[in-house]
Amino acid sequence: MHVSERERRRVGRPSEQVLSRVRIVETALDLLDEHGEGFGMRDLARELGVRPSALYNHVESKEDVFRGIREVIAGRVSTRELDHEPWDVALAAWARSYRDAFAAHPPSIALLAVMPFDPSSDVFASYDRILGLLISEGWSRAAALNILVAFESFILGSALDAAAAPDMMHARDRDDVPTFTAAYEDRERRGADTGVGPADQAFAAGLELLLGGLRAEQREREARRGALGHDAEAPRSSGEEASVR
Amino acid sequence: MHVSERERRRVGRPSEQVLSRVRIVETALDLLDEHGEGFGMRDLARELGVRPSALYNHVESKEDVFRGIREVIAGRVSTRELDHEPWDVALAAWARSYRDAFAAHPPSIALLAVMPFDPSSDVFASYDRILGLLISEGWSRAAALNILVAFESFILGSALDAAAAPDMMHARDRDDVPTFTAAYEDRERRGADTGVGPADQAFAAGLELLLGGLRAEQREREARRGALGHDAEAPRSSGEEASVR
DNA sequence: GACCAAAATGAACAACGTTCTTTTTGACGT
DNA sequence: ACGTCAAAAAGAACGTTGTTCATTTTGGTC
Repeated sequence: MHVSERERRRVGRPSEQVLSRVRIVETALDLLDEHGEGFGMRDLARELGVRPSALYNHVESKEDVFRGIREVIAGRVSTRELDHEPWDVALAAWARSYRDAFAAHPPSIALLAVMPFDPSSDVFASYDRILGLLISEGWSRAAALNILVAFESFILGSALDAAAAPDMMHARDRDDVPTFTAAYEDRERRGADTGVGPADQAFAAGLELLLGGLRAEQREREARRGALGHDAEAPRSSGEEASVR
Repeated sequence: MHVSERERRRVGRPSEQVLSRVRIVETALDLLDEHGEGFGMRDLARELGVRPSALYNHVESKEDVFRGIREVIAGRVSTRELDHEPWDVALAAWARSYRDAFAAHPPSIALLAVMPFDPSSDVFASYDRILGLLISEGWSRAAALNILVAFESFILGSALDAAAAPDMMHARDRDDVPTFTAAYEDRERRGADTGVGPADQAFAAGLELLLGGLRAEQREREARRGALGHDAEAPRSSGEEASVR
């Protein structure tokens, strides 16, 4: 992977271009995956066989590199299923792909998650299709958007969880939380049996709950419509009816 | 708030102690809230009327300060409701309090969310009670733990969302995502009417979905038990039955 | 009262992101 | 073919950051 031109490059513009924005971003992502702890601009430059200052001819700042990385990762989210499968299956597949794409790069997630999207990003296309899916299933536009954001929050939170240390929740040698300790051991046993890690189990469970909640809302909506005798306009739910509060 | 002893302190141990771990942590949290962008050790020292190196007599590192902060914030999560209210109301109240506590300190969340818990933390006590709640409602121990983690992922993800720039999802001047744009405007209108911000709407919607999913699972479990004719042991759900995949 | 740890100052270090200057190259217009 | 200009690299340096180390003073203890 190393750029192994051993002789140092002379000063001045090289005969053939060494750097490019995509090359920088991809190298940064590689670096992020290999050494867990975040990368530095000097490391990045060394890996590219270049001096740090050269990077700034192609990239505005380190944050800009992160933006590039986020775009690359977001591009790896699979959206094929969104058009073909039934709505709940499609939504689940998208969510899983989304989480996996981010969870594959643990150290970055925390930074990536809080960065605003570039308006030209592809993610908006996916958003658009997911909203269309939900709306065609009876949700209002605003409700659909809230559902989308809720899914995304869960997905990013789950990616964070997957990135965190596996024994983050280990209550070592505490005897005052017996239920927790027993549950922890049960889950570990289950993980050992099925080969499914704790973070994956929790994500699957949460995803199932969200989808179950959506199906319940839909059932209730249809029941209400049936009671009224005919198809009503203006579908409502998810934040509009009285909540638990 | 400023420590306004104007004369500089002489070198050497002072007659009465100036610093303490809690004072450092609390000041750091104040600094974090006031000026949004993360704090520096020099700022922290200045605010405390002290030289930076003095901090290290009470604190191991900056990360240690963050650990302290996280503990303080976690301590502000309300757990009163967990014993008295019905299970779903209790869970919802806990979730809301949890999210609000973290969302109140935007710049920190990203860092706090990925840090492992101190095993002596109070949060384990809350976990224990929540698991007890779910188990008494029929879920298995492992399933309950997965549900708990899923809730936490959603909560932290929502806190991140609340911390992010409010117009993070604004698709400026794009005409290729009409559904998204319309939904965005609908939601903004609703926000203007009800005074509920977008992040709050999404959180409420997601929480409702999760709870709806739990209730649906419980109904299904009871239906199954009814069909079998009598009370069965070994409750199952959330990751055990066939999933959507 | 000697001794030692605790708690402050003050000075310094290494690493980081970044900027500015300099040098060389390629592309374009006349 | 030549001159001009921007692009792309090196190289040097700056300011800031977290942290450490030596020094000085104080409080408690046998």
